[in-house]
Amino acid sequence: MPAETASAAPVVTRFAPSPTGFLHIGGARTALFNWLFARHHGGRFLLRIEDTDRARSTPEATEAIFEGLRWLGLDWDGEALSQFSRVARHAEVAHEMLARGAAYKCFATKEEIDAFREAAKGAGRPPLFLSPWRDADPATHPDAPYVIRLKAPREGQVTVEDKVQGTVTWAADQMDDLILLRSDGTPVYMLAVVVDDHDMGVTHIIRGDDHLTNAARQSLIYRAMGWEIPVFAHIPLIHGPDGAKLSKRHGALGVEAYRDMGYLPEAMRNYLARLGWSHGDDEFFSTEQAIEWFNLESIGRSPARFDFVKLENLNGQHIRAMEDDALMAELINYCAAQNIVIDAQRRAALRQALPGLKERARMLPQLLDLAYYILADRPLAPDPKAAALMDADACATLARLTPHLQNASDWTAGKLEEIVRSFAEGEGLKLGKVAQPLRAALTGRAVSPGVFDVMETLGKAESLARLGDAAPAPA
RNA sequence: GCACCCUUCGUCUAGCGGUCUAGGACGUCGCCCUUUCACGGCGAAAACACGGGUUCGAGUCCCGUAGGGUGUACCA
Repeated sequence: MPAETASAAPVVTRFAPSPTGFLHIGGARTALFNWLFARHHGGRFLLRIEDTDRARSTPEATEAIFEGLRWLGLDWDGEALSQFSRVARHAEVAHEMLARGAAYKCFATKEEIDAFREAAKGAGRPPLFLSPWRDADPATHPDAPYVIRLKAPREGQVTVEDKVQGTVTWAADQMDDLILLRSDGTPVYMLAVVVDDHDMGVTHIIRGDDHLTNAARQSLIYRAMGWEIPVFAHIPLIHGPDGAKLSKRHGALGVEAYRDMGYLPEAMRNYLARLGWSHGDDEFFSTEQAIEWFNLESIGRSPARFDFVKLENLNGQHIRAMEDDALMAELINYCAAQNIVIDAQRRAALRQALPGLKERARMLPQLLDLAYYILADRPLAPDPKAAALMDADACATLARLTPHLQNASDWTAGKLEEIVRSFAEGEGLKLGKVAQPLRAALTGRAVSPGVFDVMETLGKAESLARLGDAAPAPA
């Protein structure tokens, strides 16, 4: 645990998605930042589901968010909190604000408000609704439905101290008297967040900068209740490759889509952390390092574009760096999720060949593709490039090579290389002239790990059988 | 419309007034290594949006302009 935080107040962060869809990449990064910050400080990372919009919230979406976070390895502390379960408390706070004179009952109807806005627009004034009920004598209150509105300051300024955005100030006339409780008595988001964050003891709110203006309005609620305002850190949004807002067309996929494409959670964490945050020139780092290094000060203020190409490169680096057994486990998980079945024997061969395979793959599916020679059944169906390698001359060469292989004293990559090299020398051929057709015959492809390693993995019987398929011994 | 935020190579970024003839990474293009493909190594092209200030000195500070983003709901 970082030493400098030993005596600091416990840090509590939260991720508060609304369950109206999958966990998209922007939300995933927000969650990651909150998680990294909490873990760096040895604090708590909480999860709250903002499900007060009953019409749009679904249990499926909630489960998808859990699943996405789990896949990313972002474990939250305690049980996820349902915001909807706390409506009574939200209403209670609204009424307390009413009692304190920080809020008031507003009887204006939807029509009146619309009319006000139209008129304001026509007159070139800000369209913020100024309720006539703000200072009305309660004695004049009609017996009609009302909303509870916050009594926002009409004069002066509202300032938010933000760890990323700095000091941001708005003129008070930019703030309207926002609704706290709807006319049906249900709380509005703006109130619910503040009450929940306060009650949950959240000390640092890290979220997208689309919430920056909300922070100003929320700070008004904190003040009205006399609550301590948490530290805000509004991080820039992630854009699509074209610089426009993320849409379904590009990056706005659920994280499970990235899992299905064969990205490693470790690589996703690395890439996402690097999007908008930096630690000098470090590009490739482990999650442990990210936790150790993460800070709010090094978060940038400009939006970043999502770049699949760079993610893929990073994924390749993580594949290469990962321990073979750990990578094997990832691969097996991936196969299970994709309904790809690999029998125990092939699994063992795959594990053996992994060191050679992982050097060549940037994505999990690539790894499987590269392992075609292990997974396929005889006789192999050579792809066009492999077929081209095995012309008549090449097959004749292979047929002459076969007996040397049959007589191999032991079937190891080193010994096999020795045999093939001396064979090529004896034939007056460059090694490639023998190795390439050999590769094609054994793997059905023009690309594979080193052929001698391939032969060792396949074993003597299988290798010779495949050689026989491709280049039958002359009768 | 109004408000707020942003603007360094194609992309992610370093830079926190002089060490910047602007560094790294991805991508691109060469070369090397080599049984293929990767990996790895070496090298190249590639950026401070524009205009004014402040300062002995500005990528770094201030003000405009342009462009982009976000917000402006009895949605969250």
